[in-house]
Amino acid sequence: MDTASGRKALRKTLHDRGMRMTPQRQLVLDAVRELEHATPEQVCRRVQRTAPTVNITTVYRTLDLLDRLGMVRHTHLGHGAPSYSVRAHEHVHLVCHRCGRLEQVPCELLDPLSGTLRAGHGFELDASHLALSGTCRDCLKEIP
Amino acid sequence: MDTASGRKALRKTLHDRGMRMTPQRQLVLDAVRELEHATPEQVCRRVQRTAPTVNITTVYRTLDLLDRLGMVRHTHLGHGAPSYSVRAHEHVHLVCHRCGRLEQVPCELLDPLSGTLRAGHGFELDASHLALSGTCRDCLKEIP
DNA sequence: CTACGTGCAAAGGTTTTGCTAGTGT
DNA sequence: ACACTAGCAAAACCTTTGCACGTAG
Repeated sequence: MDTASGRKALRKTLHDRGMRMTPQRQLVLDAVRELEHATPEQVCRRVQRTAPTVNITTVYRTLDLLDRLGMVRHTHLGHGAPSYSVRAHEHVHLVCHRCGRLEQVPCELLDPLSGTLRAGHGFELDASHLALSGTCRDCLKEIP
Repeated sequence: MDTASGRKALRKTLHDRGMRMTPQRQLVLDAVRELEHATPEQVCRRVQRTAPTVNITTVYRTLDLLDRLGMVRHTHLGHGAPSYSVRAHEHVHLVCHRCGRLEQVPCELLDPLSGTLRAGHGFELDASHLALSGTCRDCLKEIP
């Protein structure tokens, strides 16, 4: 989904619930789409390149709104602020706890685990909301 | 490992690095062992039952120290403060993002995934540092 | 007119930092 | 004496809240 169709979908979703399409909401959604894995702070800076007066409060409120509407989603990468992405780009996140590098792998990689948890614990896994932590390829080389 | 042997191991580890065993460090380690999955705030309250003057700053510094020494470990459960446990009690954490319930499952459940990530991405998974998110059995019943 | 959305300022919770004073070796 | 610790206060960081103004329907 590109920027234009994303805006259209947003407008419709908002309208269906008696909410309004505003420049701020368009810009926040655009920023999340363009940046991928952006913190609220980063989204705010991006939005402010176009509309310098937009307040970080509005960014927080809008990200929360878009999240509840299902148009974006946030991932907790461990320390610090959560990271926002558009729904269409869902991955499993691998965070290296040594260098901080973020990798993305397809959600399907977790299908076997997902099945095991569903069968064994009645737990329906949401692969993209939390990251997996470990040590990345490059850091492994440097550890004897 | 019980409290007494935990303290002994701590004393040795600290001594080997020219650091000192202090009442605060003993108490923080004991609290983490007793509480399991405790936030720094909870650890602090527990420690203060015995030693009311211990400052939260000391708790943060001590938890960080014990973490670097490999005696405790913290898990990010998503929102909010991290959760500390002693190393011996390692699990995979499942957090329900609907009701907040925390379940623990054996780390071995992630062995297949761990192998896949190692082979396919050179990524060495650390199963217990981040939680897995999803919907728990009870909440699934309530969603049509 | 009314409900909604925004910006601003302030507060809230959590974690870190700078500094001083105390203590064990 | 010296290095290591602890406590305190303040800062930093991230996020939420209260309120008043503006605007679309």
